[in-house]
Amino acid sequence: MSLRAVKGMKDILPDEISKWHRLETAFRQRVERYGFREVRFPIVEPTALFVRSIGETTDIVEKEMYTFTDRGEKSLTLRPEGTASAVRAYVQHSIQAKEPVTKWYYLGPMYRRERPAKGRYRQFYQAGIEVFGDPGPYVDAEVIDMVVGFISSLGITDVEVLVGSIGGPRTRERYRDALLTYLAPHRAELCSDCQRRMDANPLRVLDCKVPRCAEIAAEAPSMLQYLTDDDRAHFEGLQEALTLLGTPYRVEGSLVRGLDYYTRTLFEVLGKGEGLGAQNALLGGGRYDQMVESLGGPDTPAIGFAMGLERLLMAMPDEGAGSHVDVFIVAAQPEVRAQAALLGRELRDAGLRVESDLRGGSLKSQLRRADKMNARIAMILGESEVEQGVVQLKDLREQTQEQVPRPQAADRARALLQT
RNA sequence: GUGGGUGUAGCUCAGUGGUAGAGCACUGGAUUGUGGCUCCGGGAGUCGCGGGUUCAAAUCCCGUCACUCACCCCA
Repeated sequence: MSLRAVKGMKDILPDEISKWHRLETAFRQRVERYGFREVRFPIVEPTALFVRSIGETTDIVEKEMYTFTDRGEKSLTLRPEGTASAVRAYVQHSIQAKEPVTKWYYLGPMYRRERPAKGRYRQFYQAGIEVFGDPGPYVDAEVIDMVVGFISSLGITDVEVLVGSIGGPRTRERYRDALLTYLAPHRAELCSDCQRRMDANPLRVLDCKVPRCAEIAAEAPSMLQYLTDDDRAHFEGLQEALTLLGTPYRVEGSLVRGLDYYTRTLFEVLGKGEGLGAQNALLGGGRYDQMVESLGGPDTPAIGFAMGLERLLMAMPDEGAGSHVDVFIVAAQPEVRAQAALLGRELRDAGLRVESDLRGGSLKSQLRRADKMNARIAMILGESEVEQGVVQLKDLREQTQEQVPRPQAADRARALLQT
């Protein structure tokens, strides 16, 4: 097979799709209860949108974007995440002039050219929300509480919720200086990546897994000690609200996200169950109070998160395979196949999900097919049934069979399906 | 970008120098127009690809491609 789906991208076949539907509808229902409304953005955006919002020195922008030139003119990029598009749309349509607080949700594929692994794909699906116009911290807590409740409603119970704060620009500047002052004497002991990080984005040193770097990072001053009074009040307000809501969480002082646009609140939910592989971050999010303005809009606070749907799917318990067929129609003789098609249309018009095998075949093979499809009911139609205007209605689960006048077949089937 | 693992039937895999296999799936049958269980039968594979060694290669050697897992980073 020489033509395959490209590396890191995969087909989702009908057998898997019901789990996706279950996840997606659960998400929609949950966030709509909180007043969120769906938005859809283009999959392709101007490259500059991501460079300016996500940050020039991030891994995403430096090496993971699918960027191409549109017929020799504009540089376009397949979206690597959703927040940048949301902000662009918010600004472009002057939403701030229409309502003081905006709550949006979205769902769709994202693209990053990384090396694939379990739970990490080049085309992957995210569901996310954004709130514009509310500075928090109570909305921050509500959003975190909402998503934690959502995840648990999926049957995913073994999770850890991390929250942190990186403060606003002033906090970050102060902390950056303090961190560099602390790291400078250790520079030579750090791994080469971290030495590079010191210049590009010192906060990332805190996240390094190289043992010696981790030791040094553990002794580093905590971001939380450098929060300005306002930033500290915000973070404390968040924690009070979370405690009141009963949302379990752990404060993680060194939470660092791979996107530069965050301010103040940061959070992350880690899955701890089996089957997730090494990619156990189910969702990540935070506040980005500067981004709307920096993309040309008015000064507008905002917060959001995005969840990886494949990872949620991996962490979700499996449910028994349902059936996609209510009634399977069996033609007892080849001569009645047209009649079988007609009966099928009658039942479908009545709202039933109906399958049949119009190729014919033996009665036995057609019934076998009905069973394989996990149909609850088989309706058998032969020459004598057609003459008498009836069908044999067989309940495949209860192993019972009755003769029903054809005009009542749909109602009778529906009644059986309720049991 | 770095490292490991694996490529044999649609799927999961066994087969380490001598005729290509199993289970599941698919399909036909076990006397009249009745599924599941059981039994019998059937179709199905350039053994990833290219080269080399050998009388003989799925098996040994070299190369290559693909998939996969981990690191990095993230969702």
